[in-house]
Amino acid sequence: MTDADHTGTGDPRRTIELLWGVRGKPRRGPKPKLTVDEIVTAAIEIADTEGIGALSVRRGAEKLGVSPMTIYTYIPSRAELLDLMMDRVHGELTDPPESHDWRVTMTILAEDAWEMYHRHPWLLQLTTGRLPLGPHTFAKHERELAAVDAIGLTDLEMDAVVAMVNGFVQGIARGSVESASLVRRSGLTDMEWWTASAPVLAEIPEADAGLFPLAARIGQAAGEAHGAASAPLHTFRFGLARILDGVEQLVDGDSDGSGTELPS
Amino acid sequence: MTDADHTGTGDPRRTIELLWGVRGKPRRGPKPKLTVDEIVTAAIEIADTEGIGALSVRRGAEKLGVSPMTIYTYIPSRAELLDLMMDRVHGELTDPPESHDWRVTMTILAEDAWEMYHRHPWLLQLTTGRLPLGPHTFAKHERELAAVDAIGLTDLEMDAVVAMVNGFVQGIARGSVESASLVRRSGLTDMEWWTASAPVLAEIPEADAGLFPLAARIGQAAGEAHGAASAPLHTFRFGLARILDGVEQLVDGDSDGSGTELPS
DNA sequence: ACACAACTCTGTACAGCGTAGAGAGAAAGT
DNA sequence: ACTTTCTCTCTACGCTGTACAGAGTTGTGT
Repeated sequence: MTDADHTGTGDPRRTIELLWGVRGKPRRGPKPKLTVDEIVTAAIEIADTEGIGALSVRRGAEKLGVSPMTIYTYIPSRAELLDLMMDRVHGELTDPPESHDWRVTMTILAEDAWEMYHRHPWLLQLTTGRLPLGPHTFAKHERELAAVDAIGLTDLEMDAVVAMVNGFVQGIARGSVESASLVRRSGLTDMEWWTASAPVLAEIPEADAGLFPLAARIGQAAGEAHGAASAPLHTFRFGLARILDGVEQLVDGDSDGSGTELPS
Repeated sequence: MTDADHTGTGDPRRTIELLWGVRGKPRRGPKPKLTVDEIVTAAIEIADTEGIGALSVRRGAEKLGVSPMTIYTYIPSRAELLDLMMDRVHGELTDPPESHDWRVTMTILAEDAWEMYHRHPWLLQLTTGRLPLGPHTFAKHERELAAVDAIGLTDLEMDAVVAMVNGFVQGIARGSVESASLVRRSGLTDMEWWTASAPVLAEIPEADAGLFPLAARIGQAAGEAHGAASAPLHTFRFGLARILDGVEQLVDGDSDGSGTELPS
């Protein structure tokens, strides 16, 4: 069910109560064996070590020593569990140290997020049509806005800058994380896979060299410099620096704040 | 199987032959009813209209009037089919008009990709650990490199700039596309969903206002300005302009080419 | 003390998935 | 005509999320 891997569906009230740990239930029947927190913890462990694909309701229940359907006593559906997992790991993020330089603060926040995405590779594989309205997801957003508060941007610009940086970090991190997890799954590094594929490609007349001269040249240069077909960490740091340069220009008023005019 | 939604696994030779349309097979038995191209076309149609989650081997076979296992005569596994679909839709992209201004060219390329991602929302839900080595995927990369060729960047900088822009476009587009498809699936717009959630959130003491003052203020401002909780197209265009500003600075030598120094 | 309501937990069942394996039938090579 | 090679199909396995019904446990109201 690649399609419904995540929520936005489901009763908002129930989801929010779960996210904020509000019970609000009269307590009559037998003592529960588990807590929602235990379930979320177990689920995160499975997803971290075996991949999100291995995280089934049955697998989680097995790990907790209960029958599969027991899980549904605590959580309405798998989608809500993914929401809870997501908000939980965002709790690993902390406030950055005070700094008068907003570039430093933003860089730290971006690096922290980068690392979180790599600790929990499944995060960026979830379908995040709507972010879960949990405390830690909120806190992340608040911190990011605080980093660009009062540096000379309008409210709308603050919003756009934060969204832009997040989009960038997530975009690059997703590639990085998926490439790494593919290496783990397939047992082939990027380089090995490429050297297995290149000769096959060379046999195909249509794919002959000369058709993609730049890709060939730059691919070779990058491969030699980084020892790999791609160097996501380098792209991340390089790109973030360029982006912050662009934002700085906006702050300093050296930019007209618009974009490139497209001929129509 | 969220985990193996895409390839990199599988015999490289076979995959590449499929991508480039090379048969290389002696032809003895009965005439095939189908072609690989027909299968890919049908699969794309299903994914476009019903979502990638609805694209099962059984569903594709049904649409083509054959039994499910017939598909496997043409294609080794579902993962390879996804590769073929991916390369195929990249064929919708074309060379940008000649321009002496690399910013214009890059903007056009980015907008084209943005639109492709929205025409085929499933594209960014695939796990792209390794891009398929097909003709159209290659062509896209070559075009992007050509846009930044000979403007004063080193080979490594060209590589990083292209990767950075792609990461950004994909990151923002993914959010945009998933939000849109969630609206379709849940029948609730972002606004409706938010106005359903906000009162619930307000009932929770821990989530009380004042805890996230900036998120509240900026969220309100953005909501009023865009008529929605998020405005991905605006973020995309705004962000791209900032990024190109940053790249321009690098080209002009106004940047030292490094990033922000983190205190250690 | 007892009945009842509310709750947790579990077993069974259903419709769906990707695809392995065996076998029927068709076309081409000899 | 015989054999080889290929296409296509059927059946089956183990997996998925979860609906539903029922058994057992606890707290409340009388």
